[in-house]
Amino acid sequence: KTISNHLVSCILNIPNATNKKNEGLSVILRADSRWEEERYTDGVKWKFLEHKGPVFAPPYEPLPSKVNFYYDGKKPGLSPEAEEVATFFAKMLDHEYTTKDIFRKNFFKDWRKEMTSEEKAKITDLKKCNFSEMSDYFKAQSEARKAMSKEEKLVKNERLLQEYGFCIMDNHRERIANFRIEPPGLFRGRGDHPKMGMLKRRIRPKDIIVNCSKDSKHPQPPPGTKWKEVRHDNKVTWLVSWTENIQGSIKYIMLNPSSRIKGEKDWQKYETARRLKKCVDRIRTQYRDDWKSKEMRIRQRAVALYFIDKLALRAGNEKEEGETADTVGCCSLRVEHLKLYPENDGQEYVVEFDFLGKDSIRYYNKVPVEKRVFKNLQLFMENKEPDDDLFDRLNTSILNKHLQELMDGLTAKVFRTYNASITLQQQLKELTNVDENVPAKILSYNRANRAVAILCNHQRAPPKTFEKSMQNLQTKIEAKRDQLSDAKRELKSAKADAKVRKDEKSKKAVETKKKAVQRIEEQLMKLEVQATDREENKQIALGTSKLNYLDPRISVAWCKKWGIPVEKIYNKTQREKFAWAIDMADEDFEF
DNA sequence: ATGTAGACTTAGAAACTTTACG
DNA sequence: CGTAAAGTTTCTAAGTCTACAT
Repeated sequence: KTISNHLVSCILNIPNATNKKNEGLSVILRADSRWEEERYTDGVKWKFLEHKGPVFAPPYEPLPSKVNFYYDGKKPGLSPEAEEVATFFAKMLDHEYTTKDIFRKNFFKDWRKEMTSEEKAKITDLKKCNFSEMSDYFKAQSEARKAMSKEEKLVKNERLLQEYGFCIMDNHRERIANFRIEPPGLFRGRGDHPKMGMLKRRIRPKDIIVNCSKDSKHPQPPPGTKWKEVRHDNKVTWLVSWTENIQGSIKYIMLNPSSRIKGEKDWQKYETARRLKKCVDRIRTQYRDDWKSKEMRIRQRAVALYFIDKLALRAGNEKEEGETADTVGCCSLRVEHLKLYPENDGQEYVVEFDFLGKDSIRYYNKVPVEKRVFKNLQLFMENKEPDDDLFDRLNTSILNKHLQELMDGLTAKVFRTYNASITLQQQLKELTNVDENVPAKILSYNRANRAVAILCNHQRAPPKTFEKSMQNLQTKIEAKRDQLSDAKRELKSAKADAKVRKDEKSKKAVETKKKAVQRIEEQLMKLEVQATDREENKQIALGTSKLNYLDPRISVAWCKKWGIPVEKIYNKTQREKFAWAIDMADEDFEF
């Protein structure tokens, strides 16, 4: 499909005459594809927005009287407020969290705030609390829920989804991503989070800001309640917001990735990365040059950018100490996170990185770097304590300001998108084998995807049942091998038989056996591919890169080129999210 | 420059549903 | 048909980055 010039200039953020002329007007160019509709300028995100507001967490249901909480062997009974918070802990009893000191301390402190003064006086030691009866009760409840009929669940969910799960934004009925308000509970941070276990309080209508257009039917708060505010801000995309009590940050209800507003933004993101492709050589030359700068701040900036480019590190904003887990990105690296080896395993100038990144996922890597980088690092680390900043003259805002000057719209994270996508494209070229069948080609795709996931350090905890399921698969492979040799033997004897008898019937039997052998060979090969794929994937998560870093047009083009059905690469949800790419990419798309 | 609020993307875990298999 | 494994969806925390105040 041809995309109108106007649209291309909008996406690329190039102002043009048409754009200016239509400023502030909602003009639909063509109705045949939503991706070809007019975009708004000046930060206007929509002209009309109507929705039903959020779905609140169900109110607390007190425990039946037969379910008791025990303190020091006795049944003290709990006020509803204290009981509710206790149930949050009881529900997590099987989780490792509840054994952690900080979690217990934070929970107990917040729990006590909900207690009556009598309860406070009585219940003073978490160790003496016994939640097991409550815990058993919830386990039974969840069993009961599971046993509930499929239709029952479906009908209930579907009704809620139809009522609250959609909104009208301009001319489209769009799916909302998270229309349910987060229920109260105990905060589960990741890694060593200082606030783990704190009480995440219940959100009420008076905490809620509703955003919709003036001329829409406004969502109504539950009877007898009021919204905090109703506003009509069409410069933002959210429908509902509230302030969360753990970090004091704002949470939003926004649209599903399949929506126009998210899809266009996603597309734009990849177009920015493609613009970087055009000037990345220039930028690389420049930062290598800057390694020699007389100014320390410029050398630091250049080395940091080199890491971001070469290792796909995140920008690394500074964080408030004690508010979150201690994690870093590039600009916030500390001296203690690097080790320098002038020589290591026969390689020169090796840097060892060891730090916790986003979500407290460990980044560990040993990389040889250029001599100039190495010397610079030695200089940056000179006379510093382990917990001093490596780049003391740099932060993300300085870096991004510099990047903005190098290319319009360039920020640190664009490098991750660019390097991820270009790696996929290269790897697909390198790994795809013309002669291979579909499953083998898909293995190649997964391997290309995996190369990206490794680059971006997308890790997962190995599945709990990994070893066992691997073993099961091996057993299956053995069985298939036996089956194959049996089938081969049978084929052989059928052939011998046919040679002697020379009749139609025995010839037919040979053909049948041949087919059987072929079928089993194919099955065996599929299993083997599956085993390889799974083994290589043990600690690696492919989903994040697939969803957030890989230009979907590369995958769509690859599918078209090799005759692979897109459904083999993208499931239904992913196809909805990437509808724009499936629509527009043909087999010779180049990132 | 430096701090802060706000908006939006990216992230892995957990819950839930479907599929494969004996 | 029941169970286990695989696949999908949901959940919400944790990042990035911009705008605006100081």
